[in-house]
Amino acid sequence: MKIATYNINGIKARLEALTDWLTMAAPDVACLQEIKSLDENFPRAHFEAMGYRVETHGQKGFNGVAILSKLPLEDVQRGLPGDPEDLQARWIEATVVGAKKVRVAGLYLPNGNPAPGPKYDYKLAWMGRMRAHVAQLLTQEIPLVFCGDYNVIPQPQDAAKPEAWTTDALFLPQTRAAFRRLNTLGLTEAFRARNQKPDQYSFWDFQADAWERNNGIRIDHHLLSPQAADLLLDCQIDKQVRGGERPSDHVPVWITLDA
DNA sequence: ATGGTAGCGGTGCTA
Repeated sequence: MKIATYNINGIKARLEALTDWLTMAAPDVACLQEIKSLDENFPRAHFEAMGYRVETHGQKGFNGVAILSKLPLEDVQRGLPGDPEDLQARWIEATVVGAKKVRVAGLYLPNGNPAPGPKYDYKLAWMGRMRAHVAQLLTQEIPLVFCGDYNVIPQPQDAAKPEAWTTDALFLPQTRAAFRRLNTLGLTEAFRARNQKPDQYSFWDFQADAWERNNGIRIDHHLLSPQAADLLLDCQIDKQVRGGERPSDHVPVWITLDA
């Protein structure tokens, strides 16, 4: 089972690039972030014609997540539990029925800039809520995959220029500590478990020739429960997508599971 | 230190 995460930064603007990548990479499951559309405006029929089931959790203008799946989906849940007043569309979760069942969550963790400030407070609170929800799901002892745009640079080697990010919400000590607290629940970060190569990034800013200078950061991750980690075969970044026509600022990252 | 780009939606916000 191939499970990808891809922050597409607008479904309307990325329809062609996403279609080309789906055709090339043929993931069983693609978790999308920043669809920036209402559910009713998502081009569902286009992806259904490609053989994908489509589940969206959108909102007007910003954020928004979706799951595309060639395999049947069960028990779709929208929204991160823990705060009924939080209406931002950043979480979708479903059980993928392959040779084995895998519970997959697609997430768009808040950016948090500028820090300090209310947006950073929201980011840290959101990470706390995610930790509580993950802890709850872990009691089931089943394969779980939490993938998406975490807006977290876990370690200095995950940035081309770590010194440029020291006061940024993606790299502040509190952010990285909250990410570690998530991992120490017993999760495995798939890329680091399978790949120790340097200069591996998943995001290059649109500004200041970041792509041309390879000034990137690695912020799109798959975290796996122990039962999913036992099935992990591979994890790769489709870097070439960033050099294509009208690209997103993120590229797809995928895992394969023996499931 | 500053300002640089992209997307949505039709202005300024978000990143």
